[in-house]
Amino acid sequence: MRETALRHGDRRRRSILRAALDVCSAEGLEGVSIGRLAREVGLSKSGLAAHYDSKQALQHATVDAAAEGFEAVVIEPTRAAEAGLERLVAMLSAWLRYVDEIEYRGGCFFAAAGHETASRPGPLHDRVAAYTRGWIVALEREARTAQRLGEITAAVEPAQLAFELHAFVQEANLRRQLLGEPDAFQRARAAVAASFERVTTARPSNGDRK
Amino acid sequence: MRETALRHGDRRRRSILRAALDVCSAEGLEGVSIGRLAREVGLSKSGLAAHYDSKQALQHATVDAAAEGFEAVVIEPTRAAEAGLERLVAMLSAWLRYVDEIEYRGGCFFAAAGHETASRPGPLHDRVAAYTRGWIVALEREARTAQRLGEITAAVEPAQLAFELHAFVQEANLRRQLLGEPDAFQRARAAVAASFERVTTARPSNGDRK
DNA sequence: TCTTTTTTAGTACGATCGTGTTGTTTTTTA
DNA sequence: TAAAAAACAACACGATCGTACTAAAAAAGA
Repeated sequence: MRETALRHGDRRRRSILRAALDVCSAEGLEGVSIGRLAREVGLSKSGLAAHYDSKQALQHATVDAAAEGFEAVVIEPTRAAEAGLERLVAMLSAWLRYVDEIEYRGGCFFAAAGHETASRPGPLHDRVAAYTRGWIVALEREARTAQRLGEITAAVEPAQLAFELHAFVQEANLRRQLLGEPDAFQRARAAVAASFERVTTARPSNGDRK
Repeated sequence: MRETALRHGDRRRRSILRAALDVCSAEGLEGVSIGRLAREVGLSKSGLAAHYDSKQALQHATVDAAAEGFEAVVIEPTRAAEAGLERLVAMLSAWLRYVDEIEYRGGCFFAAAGHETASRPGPLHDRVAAYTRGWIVALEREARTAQRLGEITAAVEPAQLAFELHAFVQEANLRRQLLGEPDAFQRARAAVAASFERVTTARPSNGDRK
């Protein structure tokens, strides 16, 4: 296995996952059927199936691919921001922009996959839940750091703040996808901004930090 | 058609819809297959299918049944409350209790159905969206009334308040169902209470109203 | 009770599902 | 360029899907 120069199969698998992500976000993880995807990428059913051990393996790969995209576009860039409030703000900003503009046609992948696997126990559920929890924990951790740095009021509970922030983004996604509200993300941004407004300490300790 | 004394078929249809609601909230509207439901209620496939013109008709009936349940348990009782803030608080309270305790095994029906049909245009999507929007509009309307009565600060936008309140309940449902967090609804209740705390006018104008 | 209507089972159809097996074509390696 | 390996198509399989048709069983009305 070379680490460079992706060969034929690698490029093929990449295109399969790209199609799978798109279809999946719109029609759910169960909607990603072998024949459906084969038609999408221009392959025969058996030709596509040969790339994965089973359908579940394909679904797992799809979830992982979604997580990689999220990691690359949302998580990684925000590492540049200063730990604490600044990074937390950056995380919300990047996340909102990602779901708002960049994500797949079915909206937030993990929102769709999360609700679908919510009451369906199994390894797929566990994987989706783990990624979701991971992001929530990251939000909580950053809020806690901000609190330790004195950027956030001691009164607020980090987990509670993360709950509310996460809720706003999820709600925006639902409104946009289900109800077609064009200003859904504007509302979410307003709600997030108001939350930050409330929990940040009054003293502008960041003013001189540049 | 009698209005009283439900006959054989009526009772049967009722039991079908009860099973459909349960299965649907857990496995989605598409998971409600004819054969699946037939097995659930102890009928043959064709025997069950005879009760509905098509699968779509059954799905529509299922959505309507869910809406009727919501109407009966959440909406109707809160009509007793005084219009305005009191009723808005009652609506949130009843809603949270309903989704928390009473609803089907897959959690909030409309959350599941909403995400499933979100990016799948069609009459089913329209129906689910209409009910969801109806509930949101009801929240907004009540917030507006409360504002007109001076119970809520003039600064807040009713639609924005409804956005945030709706988000909290949805988030609680997701956390409970996907992540298995036992205190999810406790968090939602705290978030809702904090919202009310902020937007209500300082003067205790309701204190003497008893 | 007899007749009519409603409800249900049985069965068949074409379509699609996931998954194998077999053999051919294409790419990569030597 | 020849050999080895990977990628792919064609096909068959049992299962399940929604739907339609036919006939028997059950309920309702007279």
